[in-house]
Amino acid sequence: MRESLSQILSHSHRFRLVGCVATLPDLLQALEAERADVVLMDLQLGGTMDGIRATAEVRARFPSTMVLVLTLYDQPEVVFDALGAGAVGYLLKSATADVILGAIEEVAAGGAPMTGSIARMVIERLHRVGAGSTAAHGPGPTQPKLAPAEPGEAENLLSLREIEVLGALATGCRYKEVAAKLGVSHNTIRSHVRRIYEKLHAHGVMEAARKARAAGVRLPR
Amino acid sequence: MRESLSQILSHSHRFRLVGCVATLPDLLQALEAERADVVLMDLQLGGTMDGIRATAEVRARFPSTMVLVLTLYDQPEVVFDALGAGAVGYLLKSATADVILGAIEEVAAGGAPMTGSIARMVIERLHRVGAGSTAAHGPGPTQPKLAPAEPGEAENLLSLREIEVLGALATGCRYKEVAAKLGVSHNTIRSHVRRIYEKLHAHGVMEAARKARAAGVRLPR
DNA sequence: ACGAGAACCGCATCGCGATGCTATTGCGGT
DNA sequence: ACCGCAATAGCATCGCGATGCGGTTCTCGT
Repeated sequence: MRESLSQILSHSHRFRLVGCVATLPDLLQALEAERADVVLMDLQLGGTMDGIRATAEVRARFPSTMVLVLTLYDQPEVVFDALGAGAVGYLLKSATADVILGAIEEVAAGGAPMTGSIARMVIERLHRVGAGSTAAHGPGPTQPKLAPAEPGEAENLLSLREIEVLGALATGCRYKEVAAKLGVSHNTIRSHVRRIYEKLHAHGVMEAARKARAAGVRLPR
Repeated sequence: MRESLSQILSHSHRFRLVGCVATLPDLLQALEAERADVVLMDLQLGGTMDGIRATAEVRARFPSTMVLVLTLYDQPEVVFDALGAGAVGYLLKSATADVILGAIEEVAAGGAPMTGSIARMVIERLHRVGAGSTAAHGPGPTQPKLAPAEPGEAENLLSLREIEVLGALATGCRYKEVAAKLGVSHNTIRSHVRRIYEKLHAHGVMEAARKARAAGVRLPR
């Protein structure tokens, strides 16, 4: 599958094939060497279903690289785990080459290609948790924990300084207070925060703290 | 717009046009007379933006009828209001007739057609709210029981509603989102928040959440 | 030597959160 | 009947947080 796809891609004038790898380390290494706009990800990596962790890893390390999942499974848990890990699209392997190529372009253009049934799942999920009816009183198992993610790599996501900053903010400090506490300018804090948000794809302290903790970063309570 | 679309639809052999109306009452009446599989909805109804209410109404009265929104607006607020009201698809009026016809079929086939950028919004929303799988392992705590009647005193600090509000904020929601989730005005959320801060002597979400938890209030993570 | 990234600094814009003031409706306790 | 409080709602102001745009030093690995 991977081989035939890379054949097609390398012969297409619309795309440039950066690499074609089989394991997470290889993938990270390839991206390190040359950034890609889009990664086609199979959830079946090295025998185990670790494409989800790989997705999270890629998104965390290379925020500007989009992950498009292309796999066999269409069970809701798998789908939402993958999307939760940061995938922006989800296709099934039954898709034709045409569809896949179109989807890659759609991702690059800021879209989020999915199978019809997957899109429906997503919408229905939104109905339940998102903007309409959930309410915090729901019995929903709010944090099912996705990937334990060993601490060794967790600290690679955020730099030491960034963890310090986020830790301070997580205890309710304001930018000025953090600045005073760390003995730097409040503009520096802004920069750190900006970077933290980029890395975690967050848009606020609460969200950043939640995602950081979910990624295994230890923050003060 | 409505007229030209109904022209196209009535001449297409792929669909049967059930009706073409301009107001909510007319719509409900038409559906009462004959059920439709799909309703094309403009959010601009009768001058005001009440297509959202109409969507909710249709979904509530005729669960098997799917609503496909076709409108001008692509502001996130509007989009999520519509999707939250039960729409299963969202297209912009800039779409070609071809796209619209395809989308109708997609809806009928169990899909959820949207613009690329809207799909991306939805996915990102999923990321924000914490998107992991529902994790149905285990029996599932169906009712976490919020009110043990006579607890010590911790829960007496904050009212139920206040706990809901703070809980939502603690997961990273914004005022408007909390308002939508609880079905009230964002001004009401402001009032609740103000009160929460007064009671806890806090001056921000993080601080309030920390103090509330320290006081024994259970908040979602 | 060079590129990449971490840590540092600045400025400008814009939206939203924080805070103050007021008001209506219901419920429960005195 | 009265008072208090929870819940709803509106409005005005102000500051800070979020974001986009620059920049400078280090250090590290190739």
